[in-house]
Order: sequence, then C-alpha cells, then structure tokens
Amino acid sequence: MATLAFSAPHELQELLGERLKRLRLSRNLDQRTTAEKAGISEKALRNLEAGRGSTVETLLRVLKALDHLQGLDMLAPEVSVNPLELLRQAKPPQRVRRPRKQNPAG
Amino acid sequence: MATLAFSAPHELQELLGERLKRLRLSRNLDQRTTAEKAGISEKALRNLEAGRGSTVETLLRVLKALDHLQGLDMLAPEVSVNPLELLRQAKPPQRVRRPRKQNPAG
DNA sequence: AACTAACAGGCACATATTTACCGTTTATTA
DNA sequence: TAATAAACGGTAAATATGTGCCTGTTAGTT
Repeated sequence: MATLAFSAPHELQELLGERLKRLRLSRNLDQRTTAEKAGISEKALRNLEAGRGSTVETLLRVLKALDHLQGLDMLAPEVSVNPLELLRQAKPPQRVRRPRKQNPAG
Repeated sequence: MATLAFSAPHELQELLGERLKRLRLSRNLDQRTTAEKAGISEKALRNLEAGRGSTVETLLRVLKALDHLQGLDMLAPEVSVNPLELLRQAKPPQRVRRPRKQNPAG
C-alpha cells in the first residue's frame, strides 16, 4: 500500500507523531530522557507524539535528540535545481514571476 | 561537505526555511498562491521560510501544497523495526523500560 | 498477581504563532 | 532604466502551543 494515504493536516500530524514515537522506542529512549535531551518539557513531547500540535522548533529539537536530523535532508533537499536549467541560467531565480498582462491589441 | 553542519534549533529552522523556499521556487509558485493552496496566511509562510517560528501544522500544510509530503516518510520511516527482531517478538515494545535498581547486597 | 515506572491527559498561566493589514524594498521584465 | 508585482518585515489582537503540576492508566517486570 501507498504511504501517506491520509492528507488532512490533523491526520498528518498524528501520523508524524506516531512515527516519531516509534523512532524514539527504537532508540530505547523514554519520554523523560528524550525531553531532557531535546530541552523541552515532557508534555510538549507527548503533544508532539500524539499529534496534538507542536512548533517546528519542538519537532527539530526532538529529531536532533533522536539523532535523526538527516531526515531534514529528505524533508527539503539541499539543492533542487534542475541540472539542465543550470546550463542556461547562472543564478537560480529568487522570485516567481507570473506572465505579464497580454497586449490589449492582440 | 556534509549536510547539516548546523545544529542549534534556531539555525536548523532557518536552514529548513531556506530549503522550503527553494522547493517552492522550483515548483514555480509564488507565496500568495502557495499560502492559499496551503490554507494559511502569507505571513505564516514568510515566517516559515525565514525560520522565524512556525507550527508543525503550518509546515505540513506547506509540504502538501508543494506536493512534497513524501518527505515525511524520510523524516520518520513508516516501520523502523529490525527484521531480525520481528522473528523473535511478535509485537514491538510500546514502552521503554529502564533496568531496575540493582540489589544492594551485591 | 502485585509492583512500579512509563505513558497519557486535564488545567491554568506564560509564551509563541497566526492572521490581517500596512508600508517598504527589490528582483525581474519591458 | 522605469514599471510592476513578488517578497519582506512590523504591529495588534486572536488563537495555539509550552510549561509545570497533578491524577489516572497500563505495559512490562518480578
């Protein structure tokens, strides 16, 4: 079956939480130790694992505590520039430009 | 050079933001369109891209808007159980158990 | 089966993020 | 280089998350 069959933000958060919990368990760390290592409260960790709402900072701190920062690479790859494009434009675009309004007198 | 040379939560957030921005640009989407698609405000998107603090929900909404939910899989793999373990224990542990206090009369 | 510590969740208050709106800066095109 | 829209950053009020504390619940050991 395909991964990520769920798509609602609420469900995604729960899914992420479950996976983080499993990751923690696979590391043989309890919530107290993990929270301490991450520099957050146990409650914040519980909320994260339960998918009850967290901040990005909390998420990153936990990932680091679980030695799983590499996951960040996958989350948003370092460079996503098409090699073919690289041959034509020296610097990647820093803005998106929508096409200008067409000439009224076609 | 290695990815993720930074480790402070603040720097990690900035790094994540930069990557998300590059991802958005590679999709040729502007902030307005992306924010609308994600169901969040442009400001929230800007804060995320600038690493200025966000919620996990905002992050997930943006990832979905950028068609990059697959990144979640990498972030926390669906199954992290060692296949070898699977042969010995039917159900994975749901708790971490620290060793009991040693007998005083060793 | 009893024990015990890990886990779960509610509450009140502190702190952070979101939203909506604003004016400004700046990349990119014509 | 002038025009234009994308991107940036500040503020105030609304909403959400974090923390600390406390009380159950339950998995895993003995």
